[in-house]
Amino acid sequence: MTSPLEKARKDPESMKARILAGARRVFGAHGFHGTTTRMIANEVGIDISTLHYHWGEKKDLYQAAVTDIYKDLGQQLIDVEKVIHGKPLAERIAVSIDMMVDYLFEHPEVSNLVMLRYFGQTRHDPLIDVKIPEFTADIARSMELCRDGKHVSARAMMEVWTLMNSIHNFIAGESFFRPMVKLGEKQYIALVKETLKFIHIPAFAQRVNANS
Amino acid sequence: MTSPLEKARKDPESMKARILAGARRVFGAHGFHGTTTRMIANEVGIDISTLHYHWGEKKDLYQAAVTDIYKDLGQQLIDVEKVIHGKPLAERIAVSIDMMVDYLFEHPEVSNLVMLRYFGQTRHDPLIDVKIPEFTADIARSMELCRDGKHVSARAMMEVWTLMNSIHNFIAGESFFRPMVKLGEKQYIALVKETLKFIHIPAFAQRVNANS
DNA sequence: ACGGTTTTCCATCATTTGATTGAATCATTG
DNA sequence: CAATGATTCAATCAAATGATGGAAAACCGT
Repeated sequence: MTSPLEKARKDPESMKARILAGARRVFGAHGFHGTTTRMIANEVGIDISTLHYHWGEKKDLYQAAVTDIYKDLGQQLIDVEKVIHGKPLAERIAVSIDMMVDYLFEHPEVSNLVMLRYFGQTRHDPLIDVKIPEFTADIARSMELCRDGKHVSARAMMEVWTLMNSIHNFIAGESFFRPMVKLGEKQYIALVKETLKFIHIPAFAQRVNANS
Repeated sequence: MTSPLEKARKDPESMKARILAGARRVFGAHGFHGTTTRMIANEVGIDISTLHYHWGEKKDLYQAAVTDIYKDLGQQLIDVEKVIHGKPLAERIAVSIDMMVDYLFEHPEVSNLVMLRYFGQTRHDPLIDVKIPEFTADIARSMELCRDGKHVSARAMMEVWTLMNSIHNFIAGESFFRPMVKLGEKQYIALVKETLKFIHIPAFAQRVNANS
């Protein structure tokens, strides 16, 4: 019982999987409207008709790319949760930032696509984005922002988004911000981590201090 | 000695100014590639040839819209600086957040266009964006992140961007985030301000405390 | 009211783009 | 090998899009 998308992910050498990977990169770099099916076909090194043969219309391929990205992101969040489980809050945040920044820098199309999805009004099927509130709730629980495990308050979601978006901002905006600080890639990554920890750890630490 | 853009701003009833205002809205909502000249003409209620008569090609109109947005944003930053000047740091940040959130909510195309400019790779003429490092440096000085007034460190710029982008994220992403927290517009604005203050004030307060 | 200038719009063009068709190629199975 | 089905591509189509030419309309000083 494997969906088409599942199958494409299983064999990364299959044409369908190669197209999906190319679509992730190109859609991530240029957004839905800035991307042509020819750009993706060219990236993969095939004809556009082959692309349409496997994925149907452009919109469907885009949605598959978004779904695929969300799947990867969800897995990464699980991996992070495993590592930080049980540690004190400040360390959890620090490790989460380190791991997420490293991961997203290696897969910049993830941050690009997520940001363009938030800010570009290109949401054909709102059902795709149900993953986002799930992720948000998981992170909120992991950061102990919920009294009970069930209800996640609006305030808790906003705090999670502030943190997550801060990370995405510096990854997706690297080509904009890095030239302005005139740093190499390694140094930029280090500075991103440092700055994000400086900003976000004290915020949540104040709440722990208040409780103790 | 008034540039064409100056003149258009002076008389907001002139056709050229009306087109520019429409272009700001539509480019802000859909980005450069998601916007057609026909969409803008339709928004203004004119023919596309009238649009081209006043502004030349699409790219030129887009650049004019970006320049115009940056100008408004710069003026708003000046207005904020006037109000917060001389106040203690925590209050400066709180008031800045209040004022900027209110302003950007009334002009959402500003945040939209800025975000899409950061994350969409649609930067034909990099010269337009020289305003951004200027704004960043001004804010850094205003937040006393620089030893001398001259040199602004990479770290200081990153801290400023973290704060500014957090604000832009919630404005430009309102159509995405607000339905998820199921709040009305007023309540959403209030929660945005509250959350941003909670996150950002302690970060900079720690440095003040360390110095004293 | 007149002549010239500016502004506006209708019709149209050339190019790009999403998508399809049908022929050729490749793979698989009996 | 032969035959059947799956895959790929060249050629092409229709619609959308950026842009222009030229006629009509509005404007303006005299």
